[in-house]
Amino acid sequence: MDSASPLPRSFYERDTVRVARDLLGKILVHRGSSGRIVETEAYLGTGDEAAHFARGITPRTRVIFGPPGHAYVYLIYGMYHCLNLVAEPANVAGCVLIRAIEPLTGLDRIRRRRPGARALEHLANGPGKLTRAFGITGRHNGADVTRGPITVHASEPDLPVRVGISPRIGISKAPELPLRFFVEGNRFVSPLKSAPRR
DNA sequence: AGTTCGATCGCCT
DNA sequence: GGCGATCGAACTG
Repeated sequence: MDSASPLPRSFYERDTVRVARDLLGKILVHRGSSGRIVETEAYLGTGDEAAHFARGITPRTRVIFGPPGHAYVYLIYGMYHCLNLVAEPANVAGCVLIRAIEPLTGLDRIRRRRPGARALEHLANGPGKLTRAFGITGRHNGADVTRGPITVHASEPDLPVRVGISPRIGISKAPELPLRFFVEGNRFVSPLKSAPRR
């Protein structure tokens, strides 16, 4: 699978959890910047009360029921956008929230979109931060990430990653399920709510 | 038509 | 650790 072309739709047309795990280490590209996905969360079509689409199809969740490999972008707290990638075949719900990215190229542009943020680790280590860092907004809802302008690519070489698993972050309306996946030991992963004690 | 509240972040103490 | 920002989707009546 060559890194020049985006991941094919078949990559996304699979079980949501597998897509979430396999997205770790992949490269997201948009507007002259790129970065490595280091943290994701899976939102499932069945038995997942925390998912936006738990109550079925609405104007907002329409894209999640559509074909895989598209972006689901929503506004949260009136000020941040969150980027998800739609998984599963058409008419089956399931999506993956991109929670953190390790910036790789186009750092000057990323820094310009993130005024105030200093350390490299803080530019895209959260779902709201990374959309801002990469210039992703509600206009991109429904965009086909196998075509662009947002694309996702295999890394070259495609290094194996140690996958960490934890409950999802910030879930209040359902028991937290172990559906958060991250690159073990990577310093660009989002900060935990309560800092780990030693 | 009015209300509630969230898959967040950064600034304040 | 606490809280305010800021808005639209979804739910209530």
